[in-house]
Amino acid sequence: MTELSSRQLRAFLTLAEQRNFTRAANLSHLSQPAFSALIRTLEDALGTRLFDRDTRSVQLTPEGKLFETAAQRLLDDMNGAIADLADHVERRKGRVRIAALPSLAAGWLPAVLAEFMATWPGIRVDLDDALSDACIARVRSGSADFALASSGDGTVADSDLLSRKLCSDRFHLVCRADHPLATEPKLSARKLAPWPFIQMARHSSVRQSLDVALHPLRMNAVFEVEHLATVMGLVEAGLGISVVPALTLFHFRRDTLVTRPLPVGGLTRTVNIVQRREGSLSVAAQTLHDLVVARLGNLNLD
Amino acid sequence: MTELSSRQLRAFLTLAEQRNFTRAANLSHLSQPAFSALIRTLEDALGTRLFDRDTRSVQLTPEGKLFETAAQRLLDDMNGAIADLADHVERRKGRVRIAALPSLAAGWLPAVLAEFMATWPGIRVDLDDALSDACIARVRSGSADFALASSGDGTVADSDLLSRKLCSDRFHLVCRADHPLATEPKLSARKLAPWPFIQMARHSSVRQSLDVALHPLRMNAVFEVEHLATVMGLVEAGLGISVVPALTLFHFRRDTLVTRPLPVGGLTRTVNIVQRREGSLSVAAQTLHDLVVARLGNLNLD
DNA sequence: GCGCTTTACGCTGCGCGTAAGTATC
DNA sequence: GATACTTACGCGCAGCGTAAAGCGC
Repeated sequence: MTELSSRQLRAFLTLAEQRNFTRAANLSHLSQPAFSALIRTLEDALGTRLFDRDTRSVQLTPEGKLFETAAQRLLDDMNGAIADLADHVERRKGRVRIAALPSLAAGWLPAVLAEFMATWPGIRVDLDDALSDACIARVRSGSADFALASSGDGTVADSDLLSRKLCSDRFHLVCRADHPLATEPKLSARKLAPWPFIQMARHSSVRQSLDVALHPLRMNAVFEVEHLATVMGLVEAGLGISVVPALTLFHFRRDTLVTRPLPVGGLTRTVNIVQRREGSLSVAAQTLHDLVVARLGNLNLD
Repeated sequence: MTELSSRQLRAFLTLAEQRNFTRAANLSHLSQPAFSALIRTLEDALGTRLFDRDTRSVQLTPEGKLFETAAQRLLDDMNGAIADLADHVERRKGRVRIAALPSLAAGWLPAVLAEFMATWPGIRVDLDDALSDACIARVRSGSADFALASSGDGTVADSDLLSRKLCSDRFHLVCRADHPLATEPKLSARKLAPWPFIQMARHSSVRQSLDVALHPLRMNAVFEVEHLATVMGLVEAGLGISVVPALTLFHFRRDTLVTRPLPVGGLTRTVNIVQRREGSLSVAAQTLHDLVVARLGNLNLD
């Protein structure tokens, strides 16, 4: 198996261009004999003379001409590959695929993504807003670099996934400003139970984490809807109250509505950042990961 | 400027495939620490980790995956270039462009070319049958590797061309079998002069070398034609005699005709093999060149 | 404790520069 | 004899193998 180095290729091309050992040696920062030996080594490796040299002139043999084309292309490709890799390492190029709960994707993430994309304009970011289980499935299958989800740590603890707590997301009551609970001095989950309640659909992560947080308390559900915007409409119409995580409160910022934090005891959901246990993140993904942690980590929302 | 060697690429790809330093090291015929150092050197050169390794598992980083594709292609291209060069050196591939006088192209060369092409079936041979000056021009311009021509050595002696005598080509009388000269005991140029003579066209190399050989004698020309086949027809019809080099006698091998060598004194033309003084021949061209010299060199024809 | 990678460390030899040799014009 | 490539030769350091040390599991 023939050995070949980029030094040899560069030396060869330099000599092919200069047609003079001394000049080519200087350009290569080598003594002339050392350069001569380098060329000889290459010729020996390839099994043929590449240059005709007498004391007056140096020029490519026909075989040398043949190799010149190939060598030029090889070196260009090599430099291209190196530059491409460097672009990724220096974050001029790249791609990050992130999966996040819809509430995060709509609420907190956009600002972080905007900052990231402004800093690293060459990096493409794919955002997949999916429910918690789907997010985790994406990470597991490799179609997302990491995910922001609210599954309990236990869910993925023993598996191939690594899940770390990013922040707590406190639950808030949302009701009309004229609702008795809007002015109730000491809120508690139990006090909410009698009132007509607008639930999220059973498969939504907000609902699932709420069920866990309230257990064993049951709400007096009068509606069960898919979208938080619908919850907002129903609450505003006076048809009921609801309880949602702080991350989703932007849906409810209206004069007609009141949002009030519920007591801390258990009434929080945890937002986890999930990645594969084996296999590090790409430079781009790690950078976004770190930015997400820096901006959202250890944040006890409202 | 980043250095890269084929060893490094091969080591990288072996490790990417084996995902185990020890196995990859054995496959590379290196000790495991030496192999480890080789990978580390590559990673340092590229400025990034290519493998995630803990003691249990070794696998490509995202950047490593990126480089894997490029490395595979680089190595394939490199091996391709080396193999292509070897094919030329081993004469499995190649091209020879040869220019030769029509008389040589029709007479002696075909057998040599047939031998050459049978021995080296992968080598393409281009034959250009042209007059002497055109042959030499082809060589000078680089559109032929070498030429077989009859120009005097002086013509190209001081130039960029190298002309060496290949063989002598003795002139022969051609006449009808019933012609008085067919049985003339002691032939000489002078004895031919009175008889009606079929000339070749003034620009043909046969004519030019004949003029030189006979000088200052003038023949009694009754026709001046382009092609030797025409000369043959005219002679056979009894319209005259002619004098042609031995190389062309195959045109006149007929029962109705007689061919007789003329005395050696001056009545020969020299066939030269001409190549550029600078720049060696390709392996393929040199091989054909040597075969031509071996088969036709030092041959005093008839 | 076992398996695998990394670190430590002497040693060989490749490849460098200097200097002398050789060939061509 | 001037110029430019090649050979000769001593030397330093890159890179090898052996042996010991980390490090997960």
